[in-house]
Amino acid sequence: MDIAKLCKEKGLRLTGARRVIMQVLADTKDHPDAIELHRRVTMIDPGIAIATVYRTLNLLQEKGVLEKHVFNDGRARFESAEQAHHDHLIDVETGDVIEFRSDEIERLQEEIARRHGFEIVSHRLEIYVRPLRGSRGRKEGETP
Amino acid sequence: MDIAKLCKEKGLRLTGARRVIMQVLADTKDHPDAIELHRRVTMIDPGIAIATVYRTLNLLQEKGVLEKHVFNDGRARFESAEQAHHDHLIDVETGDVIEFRSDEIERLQEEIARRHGFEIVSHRLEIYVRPLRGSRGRKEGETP
DNA sequence: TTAATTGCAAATGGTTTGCATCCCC
DNA sequence: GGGGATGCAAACCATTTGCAATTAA
Repeated sequence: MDIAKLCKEKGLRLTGARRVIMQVLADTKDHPDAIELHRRVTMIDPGIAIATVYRTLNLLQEKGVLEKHVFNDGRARFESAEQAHHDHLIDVETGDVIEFRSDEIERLQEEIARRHGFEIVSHRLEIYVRPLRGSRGRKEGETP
Repeated sequence: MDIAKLCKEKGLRLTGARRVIMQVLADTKDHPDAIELHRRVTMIDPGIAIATVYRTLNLLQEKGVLEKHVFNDGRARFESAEQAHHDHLIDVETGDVIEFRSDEIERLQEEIARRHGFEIVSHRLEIYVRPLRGSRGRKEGETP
């Protein structure tokens, strides 16, 4: 992602704080909350306030660059809105978040909304799971 | 629901505050947050503190009587765990919450979890929707 | 220049907790 | 009587905001 270009497109000033925050976001593969992001950001520039992290996150969400999720712990987490839509599998024992996508579920949701007289604005599907006894987190495609 | 019996089963004392709070919960058809519940509870007994409402709610959740949901506004909402499982359709324009259930989606979720080497502990599916243009919230079974 | 952005600290809003008192069992 | 339950107020924690100082364009 070209940070300079993105800022220009969205009419945002490319400041030092934003450069750092957006770089951390770009390097992020997991689903950190604002406090964890601030922790990572201050490792690069200790002068950046958490208020700036929140303001940047909210700004990017409003501009459609990020998506905000609130899981059951009540804290907000952010992830890039650019990637293809997906849902989350959350391991309740470790807190790990695994992304997945099911076109069939997507289709069924559309159908349900329509049947009730609505159109979908967005949705969230979170499946809270624990490893199968006798299994060790077998991955997609592996055979039992 | 027999409140006295429920308390005895769960080893809880049947106090005045609990009687009122559980009665309000039993009479509730919508999905109020703790503050709204406290509002309703204090209409019956103005002396009940919001701390007691929170303590009772958390207690009933631990005992498996209630389920806790945190929607995108960050506030916790509670509903009886006894009723059949269902998911939520949330009208973004009015905040209305509509319950629905899709056995097919349930089945697909099981399959996805299993394929990743997990078993499901619980899940949440929330579809944020808006009324279809030209429709007025047509209900299940009605024809266009 | 000058309006947007930031840091700081104080304010918010939902939720939890310490403690003295109260009251079911 | 005694330990669980309650009310109150203070504490918590994530998030937001007012404001003066800073800075990108």
